[in-house]
Amino acid sequence: MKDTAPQDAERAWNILVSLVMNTRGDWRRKVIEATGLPFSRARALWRLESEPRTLAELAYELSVDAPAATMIVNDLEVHGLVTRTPHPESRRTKLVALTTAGRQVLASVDKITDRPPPALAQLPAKDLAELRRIVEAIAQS
Amino acid sequence: MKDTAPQDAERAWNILVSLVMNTRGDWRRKVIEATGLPFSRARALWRLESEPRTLAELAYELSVDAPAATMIVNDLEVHGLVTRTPHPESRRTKLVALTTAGRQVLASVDKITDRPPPALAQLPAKDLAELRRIVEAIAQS
DNA sequence: TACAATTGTTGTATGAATACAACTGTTGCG
DNA sequence: CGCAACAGTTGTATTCATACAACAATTGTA
Repeated sequence: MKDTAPQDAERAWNILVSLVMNTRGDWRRKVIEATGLPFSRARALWRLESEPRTLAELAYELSVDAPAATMIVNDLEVHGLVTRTPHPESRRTKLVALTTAGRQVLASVDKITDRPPPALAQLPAKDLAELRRIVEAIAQS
Repeated sequence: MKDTAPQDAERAWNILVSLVMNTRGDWRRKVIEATGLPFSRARALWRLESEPRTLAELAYELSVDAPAATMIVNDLEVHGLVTRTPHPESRRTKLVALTTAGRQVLASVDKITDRPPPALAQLPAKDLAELRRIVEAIAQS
């Protein structure tokens, strides 16, 4: 049996990206409103959800350069949403970690709801249930 | 049987939006590079794919105000990607339509590929095939 | 020790996205 | 007709996102 999984993954992903990027409309606005932060800051906060990171790691994951990462973390620190703690093994690196307030902000983002595009909402109920199951599996891993 | 389809649709959509918005990384950059346009212009071009629209319709769909829509269409027109044609029924409205060059630009966007996030790529092959089938159905409608 | 590579910071510059006020021309309606 | 509402345009202002140059501090190594 041929392994078509990689092609399926890429094709599905491409469609999803263009679908979301072209209809996202208000979601971004809602995130900005719910967090009181510029979107780039909210996005950075998100990356810290699973575990603390160094500034270099954060910059890489956000596809921004080092100075931008510094400014983003500065803002988040001023708002009390993250802390800079010394790295246990190297004095020139710092670990950025979420505070409790930061986690609360992230929780508020999770509650944002956005109207799905008609093309999605009009799928057969069976497909919708299946889609939900699959994307929830993605989100959990 | 209860109708859980709307909940499934909204839940799946919310997950997809945050997944894409948090990992989109280079996709936006690639679109800008492939089109030679700012992203907002590329997005507007996209909306015209199915059929021409008035400036007011375009503004509404892009969630921007009227002046912004005017500037966007100006740029696209200068690049020869769209035309402003008089509306058949009203002299104060104009229809914005894709040119052949505009369609070519859109075609180049379709060819952009983006690495799917690991959590998606690592789904069972069966789920990936199913996911692909469902999102392709969304894209076609 | 001396030097190069890294980690992060400061400062600056630029283009993009977004919003608002004010205006022209058009349309529909009393 | 006279007037309000609509479609689009022009001009301006502000914030956000992003990039680059230059620098200090730290680390590893020849």
